[in-house]
Amino acid sequence: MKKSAPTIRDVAAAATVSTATVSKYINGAQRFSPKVEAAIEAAITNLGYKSNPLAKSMITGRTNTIGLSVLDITNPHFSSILKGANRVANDQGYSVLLVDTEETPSRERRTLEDLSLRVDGMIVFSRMRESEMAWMADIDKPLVFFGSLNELPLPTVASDDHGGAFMLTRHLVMLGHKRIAYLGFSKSRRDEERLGGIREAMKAAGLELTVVDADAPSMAEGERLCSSIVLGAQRPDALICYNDLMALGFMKEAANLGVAIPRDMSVVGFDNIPYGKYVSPALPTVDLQSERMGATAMEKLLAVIRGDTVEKLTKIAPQLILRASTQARPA
Amino acid sequence: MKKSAPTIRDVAAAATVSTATVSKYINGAQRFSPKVEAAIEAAITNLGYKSNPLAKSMITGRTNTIGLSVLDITNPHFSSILKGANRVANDQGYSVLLVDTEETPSRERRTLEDLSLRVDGMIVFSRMRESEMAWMADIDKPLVFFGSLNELPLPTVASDDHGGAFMLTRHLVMLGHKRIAYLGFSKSRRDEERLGGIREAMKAAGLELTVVDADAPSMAEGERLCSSIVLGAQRPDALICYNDLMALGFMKEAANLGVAIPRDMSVVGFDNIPYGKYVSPALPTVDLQSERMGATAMEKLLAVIRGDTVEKLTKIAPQLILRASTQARPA
DNA sequence: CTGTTAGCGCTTTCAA
DNA sequence: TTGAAAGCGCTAACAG
Repeated sequence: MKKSAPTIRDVAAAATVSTATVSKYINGAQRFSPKVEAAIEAAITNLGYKSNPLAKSMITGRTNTIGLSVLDITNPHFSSILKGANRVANDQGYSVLLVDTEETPSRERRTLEDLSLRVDGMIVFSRMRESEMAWMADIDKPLVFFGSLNELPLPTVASDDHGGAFMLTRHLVMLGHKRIAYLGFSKSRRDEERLGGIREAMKAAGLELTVVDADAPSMAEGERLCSSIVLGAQRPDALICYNDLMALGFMKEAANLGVAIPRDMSVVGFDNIPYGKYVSPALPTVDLQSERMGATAMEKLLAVIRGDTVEKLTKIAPQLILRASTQARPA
Repeated sequence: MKKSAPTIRDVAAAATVSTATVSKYINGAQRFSPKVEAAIEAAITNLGYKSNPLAKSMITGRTNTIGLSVLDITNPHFSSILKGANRVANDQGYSVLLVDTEETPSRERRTLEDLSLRVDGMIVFSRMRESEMAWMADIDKPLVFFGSLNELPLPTVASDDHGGAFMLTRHLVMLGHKRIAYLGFSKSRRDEERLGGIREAMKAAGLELTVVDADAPSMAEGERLCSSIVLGAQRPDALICYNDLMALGFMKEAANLGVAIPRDMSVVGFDNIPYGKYVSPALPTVDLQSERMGATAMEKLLAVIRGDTVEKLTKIAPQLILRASTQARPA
């Protein structure tokens, strides 16, 4: 029979010291005489002792784990956020416990409340409206939220969606586009920010905006809505998509329908997912700096955990990426 | 000042029962008289009591957490695996603790050994050679490995890479291709399986294979190696890429270089990532069923944890996806 | 420098 | 059907 894992008591006995001494030594909280340290070290290796993190966590209340909640981990925007957050976490000795909420938004609250008991802090990306999120501020753990908040006193990391949308639209206007349409996704909290930026630029140019609303922020959805947009009575000469995924789906179907991009129509998106650069024509986009956002959010959260004071809102400037899917129109 | 979270003792006191009773009631381990149950229920809601999962874990030794280690979470193949694994885990009351090893393969052992102390089991995708993995079998937690193993007595979930590669190559041969090349990635343990399948089909057709080796399984790498392949002395008439990412990068650069796909050359890949369907021409591929693999691995692991006996190797049949990036050659 | 002594919040015999 | 009591493995005062 295999004996159960050695405990700190076994080590203490083998080294003929107290458990307190072993504990302090292991945690580097204190130095001891060379003789004692050597004895402890020997006992540890002989026994193959490993400190039980659960017992430690119960006492210290710290788990060295951070919860990260995203909407859909297969969306490259979120994979990148996770990548960035995970890297920073690992560098500082933390692990990431992932939550993918997309499929069950109804259980989001329960899921996050439960999660909060198992982690030292959490980073949340949610589709909930701010008015329904009050409970988040009551969670007894540090929390960083992705996106802007008006009321809730939570630290946030947000991209400037309004600004990004404005410059993207302005660029299209300057290229001479007149009939610009927005393929949006109103279920998202960022949709209205982008719409605001677009409208502002359109208004400044004295143009009317056509808006189409999608049911999902996916390639399949962009593909599905394509025909109604390009084969409608007044085809737009430029389309701004809520994100790159929708734009990619749209472009594929447009090609099937015989609509050439950018000759017949310009198409642009948001996020700067890696694949936008590898389709033909390459997709212009607003780089929201996904990975950086993830890293920044994690840095901010760890700072809060450390007890540092942090600014409430960290805004990350987006960058316009110009590529071949846009083309100037005759004035 | 905010009082600290209520414990089971507070509940017991409020309901004037013992902590043992509360514990059993909460865990549904036993029924009690209606009066007692009502009192406990009331105390719990009044106090807003939440069971501390850490304390529970320390005693029971179960954390309801599964560790999942992948090579690069931004690779859609792994995102999908995670998606599938996470769904199954959540359905059965487990959470997923993610490890992304790509950047520090050197610390993989330490990372996983540490991880093993915090989870009930783990699922591992690794680039290590089997001969260097003996320690994995010694980890004192259930573990499911992705890929085939010869020696180690670990349960595994694997795709039939050899078979997939064989049928893919056979298809190209039947289309009349003569000069077939493989853009491989020898650092991967699956590379040789794929190479084996390709060689077998080539041999059966009496053809010679050209092999080029990449440094990374990425779009950028496919892009980088493109010119040396298409502008070399003997341009292949078909290219099999280690994965879809490399194929996508290659196709983009081929277009830049004036090489038309599939007219001048057919290109195929592995994985069936979603983006392959949305480039032009669409990328034929071997669908390795990433999401299904993740789900299957998690099911298998949870079965092991439950104590069920499971078969050592679960093989998942790949499916050939034909699309526009291949074209028949004149015989 | 080192050890003693209390627990952390919970589960789990075992007894009533 | 209920409770008393003994810890799980570790840390954290406090003493010496």
